[in-house]
Amino acid sequence: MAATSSTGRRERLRAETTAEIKRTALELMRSGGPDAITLRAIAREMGMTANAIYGYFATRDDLVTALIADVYTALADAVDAAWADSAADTPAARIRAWACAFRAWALANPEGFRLIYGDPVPGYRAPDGGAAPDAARRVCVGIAALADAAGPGAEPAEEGADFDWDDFDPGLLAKVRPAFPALTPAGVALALRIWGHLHGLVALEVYGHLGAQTASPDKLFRLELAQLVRSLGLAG
Amino acid sequence: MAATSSTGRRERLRAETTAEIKRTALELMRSGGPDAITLRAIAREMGMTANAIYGYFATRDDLVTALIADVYTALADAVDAAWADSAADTPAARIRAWACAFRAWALANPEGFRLIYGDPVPGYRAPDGGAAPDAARRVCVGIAALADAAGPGAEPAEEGADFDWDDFDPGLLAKVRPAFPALTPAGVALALRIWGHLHGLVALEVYGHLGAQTASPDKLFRLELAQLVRSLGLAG
DNA sequence: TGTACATCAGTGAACGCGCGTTCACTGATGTAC
DNA sequence: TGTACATCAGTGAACGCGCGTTCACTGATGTAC
Repeated sequence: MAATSSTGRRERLRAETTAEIKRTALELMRSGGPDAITLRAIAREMGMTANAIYGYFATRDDLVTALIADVYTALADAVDAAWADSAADTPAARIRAWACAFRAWALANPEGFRLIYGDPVPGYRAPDGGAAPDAARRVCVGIAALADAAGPGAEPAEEGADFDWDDFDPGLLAKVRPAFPALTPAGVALALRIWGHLHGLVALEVYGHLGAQTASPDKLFRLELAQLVRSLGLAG
Repeated sequence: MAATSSTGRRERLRAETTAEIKRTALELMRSGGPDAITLRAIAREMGMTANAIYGYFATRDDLVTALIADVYTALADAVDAAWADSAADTPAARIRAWACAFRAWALANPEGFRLIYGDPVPGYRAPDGGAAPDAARRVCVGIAALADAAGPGAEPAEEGADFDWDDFDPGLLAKVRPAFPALTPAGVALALRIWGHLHGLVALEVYGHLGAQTASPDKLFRLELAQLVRSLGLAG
């Protein structure tokens, strides 16, 4: 038992340092923008030498990739939790809960939001297939749950709204269709539209464009949300 | 006349070189991301030495500021033109025309869109008051025109939708109220909401997040637009 | 028309900087007998 | 319990690079008489 506990200790220290590197990187990004994520700056902040980080990440790009995956996971966890917590509510209330959690997470973690939805970190080259495709997809799947909850009444019989499965990425559908068998192509389209709709106000706010125009971005968001659930044909 | 024509020639060459520097900077950003805007890279591309650029811009930040102002102006010109061209149409058609022009400009100039709505260029420090506040505001004023055209029927009597003038930036109101005397605080809020709504789908598309999920972002956008004008209480 | 001067766009070498990454190493921690 | 060895986190100096910016300059273009 002594052996396992001592190697366990080493592993724990290792995991803690790994986490501290990532935490420091995000803090640097928060205060200095995406280009503040440099191995030397992280090391400086942690009181190490820059190359000590090579014991934890093979390369700077590997660190950034890990960061992106972590951030996606944190966002997905936050919104999934809000969705689960509101399981007993009406669809309209659940959609509002999800959207508010999305916005709250983004405002609390603006550097994370920028990292995953904004410009790539300078000099960063994502691995083939994107930085964290599965984690990224989790958010999309979560939004599909909103469209599924809104129900088929929310999908308008609009001219030009003739979606079919070919309109969507097979990787997305592979995750979404088993989870929501009732969802139609129009439902998936609705999910993406809701995503874009909410993304806009949040992105403008995170990037400071909304705050330059209004002192009440939260009132604006809640009102837009009320309009959104109404346009989905859902009551209060 | 010889004198004016020769100094005119010099001025023309100067203006041309200035324009070429900016054009080259945007091309570099298009192919290499925001961090590709470096004086040395621009000079290399133009076959000059890096310090030759100091004859045109006192500093790299001055160049970036000029770039941002130019890009805002180009965007505002594009959407204003679409608005003016549709003057004879119904409000719904005009709003669709404006939104499509916004999206078309963003897709045609993704590097410009990123420059003004995304992360700041690495190392760039904007002058006090922002890079180009007036040019940035022009887009907001344009959106106020949409809300004005939609009319008071589009402003919902929602609970919690009690906006007044204090909710908005005085600088914005100073531009908007004289131009649209009939606009109420709820109308300004509507303008910002429309902005956020459209911004979301366009930003996701410009940053490649939408394209990873669907092959038909334009169909999605047109459908969302149809829903938007419907939710404003406007017919076809 | 010709000549002396002013303008000014652009050169080329140099500066100091921070970066990612490599290398040979040290010293503490844990393991085996 | 004590000793010899293995592991491994972290050091410190160095590399080559591209960057913004400065400096003293050159050479062509335009101006004045």
